[in-house]
Amino acid sequence: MLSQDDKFLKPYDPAATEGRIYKAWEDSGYFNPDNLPNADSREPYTITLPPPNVTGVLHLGHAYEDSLQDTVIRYQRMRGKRALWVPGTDSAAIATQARVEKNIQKEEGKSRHDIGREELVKRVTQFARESETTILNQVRRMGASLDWSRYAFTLDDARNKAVFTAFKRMYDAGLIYRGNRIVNWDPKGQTTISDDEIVHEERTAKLYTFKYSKDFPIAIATTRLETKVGDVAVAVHPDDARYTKFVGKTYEAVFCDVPISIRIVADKEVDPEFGTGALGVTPAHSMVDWDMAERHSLPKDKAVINEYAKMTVEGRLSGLKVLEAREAVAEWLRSEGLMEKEEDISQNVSTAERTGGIVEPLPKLQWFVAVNKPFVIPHSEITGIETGSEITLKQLMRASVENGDIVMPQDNFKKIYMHWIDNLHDWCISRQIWFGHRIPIWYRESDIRCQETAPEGDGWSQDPDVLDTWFSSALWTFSTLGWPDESKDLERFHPTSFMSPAYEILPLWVSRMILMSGFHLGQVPFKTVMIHGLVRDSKGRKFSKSIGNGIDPIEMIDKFGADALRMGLLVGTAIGNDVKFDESKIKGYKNFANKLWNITRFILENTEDADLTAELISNDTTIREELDAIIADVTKDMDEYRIYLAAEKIYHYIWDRLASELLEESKQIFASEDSTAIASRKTLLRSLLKDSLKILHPIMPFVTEEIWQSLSETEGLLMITEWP
RNA sequence: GGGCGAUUAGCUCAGUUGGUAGAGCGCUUCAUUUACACUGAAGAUGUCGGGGGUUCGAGCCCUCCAUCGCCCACCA
Repeated sequence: MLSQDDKFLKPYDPAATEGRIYKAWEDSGYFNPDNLPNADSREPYTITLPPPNVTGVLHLGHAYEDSLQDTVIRYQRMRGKRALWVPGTDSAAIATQARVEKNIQKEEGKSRHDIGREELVKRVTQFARESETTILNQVRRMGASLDWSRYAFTLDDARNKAVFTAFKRMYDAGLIYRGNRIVNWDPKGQTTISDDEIVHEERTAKLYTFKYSKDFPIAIATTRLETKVGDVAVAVHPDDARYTKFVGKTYEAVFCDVPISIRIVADKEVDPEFGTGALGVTPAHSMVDWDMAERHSLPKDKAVINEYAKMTVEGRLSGLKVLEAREAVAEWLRSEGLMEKEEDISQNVSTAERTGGIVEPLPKLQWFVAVNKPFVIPHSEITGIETGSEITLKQLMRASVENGDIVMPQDNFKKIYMHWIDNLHDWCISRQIWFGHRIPIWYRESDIRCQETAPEGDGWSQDPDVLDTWFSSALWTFSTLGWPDESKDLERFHPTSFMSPAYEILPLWVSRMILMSGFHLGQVPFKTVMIHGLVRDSKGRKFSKSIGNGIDPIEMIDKFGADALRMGLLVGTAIGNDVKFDESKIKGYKNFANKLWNITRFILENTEDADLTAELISNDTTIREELDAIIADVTKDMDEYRIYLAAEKIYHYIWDRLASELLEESKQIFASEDSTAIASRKTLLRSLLKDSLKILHPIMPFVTEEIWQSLSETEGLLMITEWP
């Protein structure tokens, strides 16, 4: 019966197929675009994999992201492109170090200070390497056609060189500076954290209304009484008639044992409706107050709280924790008769995402990237920005998208991006942790040098901080292609073609890649960015360890096959929206893989002896043209990254049209005596099958490749076969 | 407070530039070894959140309202 393969007598078995097929692809060398037939005449098409964090194992969100990108890169490869998909992993400094520190604390009861910098970095690196292996195997199981020969890790030698070079060039251009600024300090983790790592929690708090002293003319309202010993001014709105007569005056007082000197200033940021319409200005412990102090040339160095969230002032508050101090101040105000009102309000408290500690704004010496400082761009290929013109990083980021060099087909994300750019402040890039790229700055007394290794001579010490992990991630599209060397890869594959990150990291990562690529290369990092949504559980919750609702993609692959998982994640979800994960949907596409398997069986059984050059009769020609129309439609969807629509169309064609109608109809024809019709139908079915396999391959690569290999008339891998 | 979305079948969601409402799952009835039971056939289910507007024509465009969600933001 079946001359070629008895395997079609049994249901399709992904487990017996996928490993073997992946190996065949890998062995072929075609994941590396330089090995593709006629590589040099192909137009490059590049995707950089958003590098997963080496903090553990992959989740379904990664599986979704991998499916999306692999589908695109396979499609482009079949379209004859020099298709490169660059793999890599991210050290995720804070997250990884926190993870390992937690383990050490749990297993050995030691803190990082107990084991020391060198040992901790060693252990974190070891953890990262193990986690990396797990992750890469998971990515392989998904069928991802990544060019493993170009694999990159954010902390490997080549990337270290890129990070140093990037830092140095920006430092020399005056765009990286050290400044004493209010940062988000996490007293629990003993590190600064970026705005993006803050979680706001709604809590009720007491709003106290009081006066500094009996003869102070204005009452002010605050929730943070303990910081008031650090006040240097009271700000009121310039148009507030109640207070204009006081503006410009200075009052002395002793507040809770601490001598203070308060100037009354007028500032339009003050909301006259809130509280008493007067705001106590505490420059050292509030970002807005810091800015205000700058505007009015007020002293900014009056710190009253330290890194451990304890009071540093003399007197009754000395050494108290902030919450204790708050109560002590309230007590004092009541006893002095200065408290006018105490009321409950709801307020958002900033907490650190990683540690849960309450964020304390503190002035600290940190490294920053200046986004509003003009510089002369040495080279630019970006529309609207001339080489040698003076611009700011913010303008560069805006122009890259506004002028169309980067296409963001989703208008809503474009709006979010623009809005974010408009509100952008200087980017704090230093972190007080140990795992990561150490800041390449050396100090000796008042001397500062920016270099990778210690300068000549004694007495140099390196800045203890490491860089924000997004600093190295921001270089990713070009650091993975050999930059800062002028490599062939860089010239050929950059700007990359397509990027598809989750909307969560639009500001964190996407915008910063645009910044870095613009500054260092005068290019955009990618031409099209398609933001995707999150995979959630069936109740719409995010997957998280604390809920325990995580699903390992490998478990799904074992159960239903990688093809089914890919298809199930992609079909019917408009890119950008969240996906509610539904196991029964995945199961449905396992059945689909088997359906295709049985279609093949039927066709092989009936066309074994066929002369595949037989002329099509007119009815069959019509059927053939019908598929051509669908292919054209699918091609358009794929070109415009509407994979979810393409997938659905292919599914329906194969199941409802090819299997349910055409195969049934063919049974009648094969049972007839009409040899012309039979010959024509045999040729038709083989041709429909082959093209169906081709258009399904980017989405369901394993089963289609396996069937392709069983067809006598096909040669080579379906993976590099030309798209119909 | 600022910004961005969502609301379509019982559930989860598609619906591209405005042109007779779609899929999967579930449900009902039938078929019983057929290429495939990981199956086939047939079927039911909708005031497209609500009001108003533009249009020959609106799920889609405009406007108001309701409900839900997300992101950003230390009204102290």
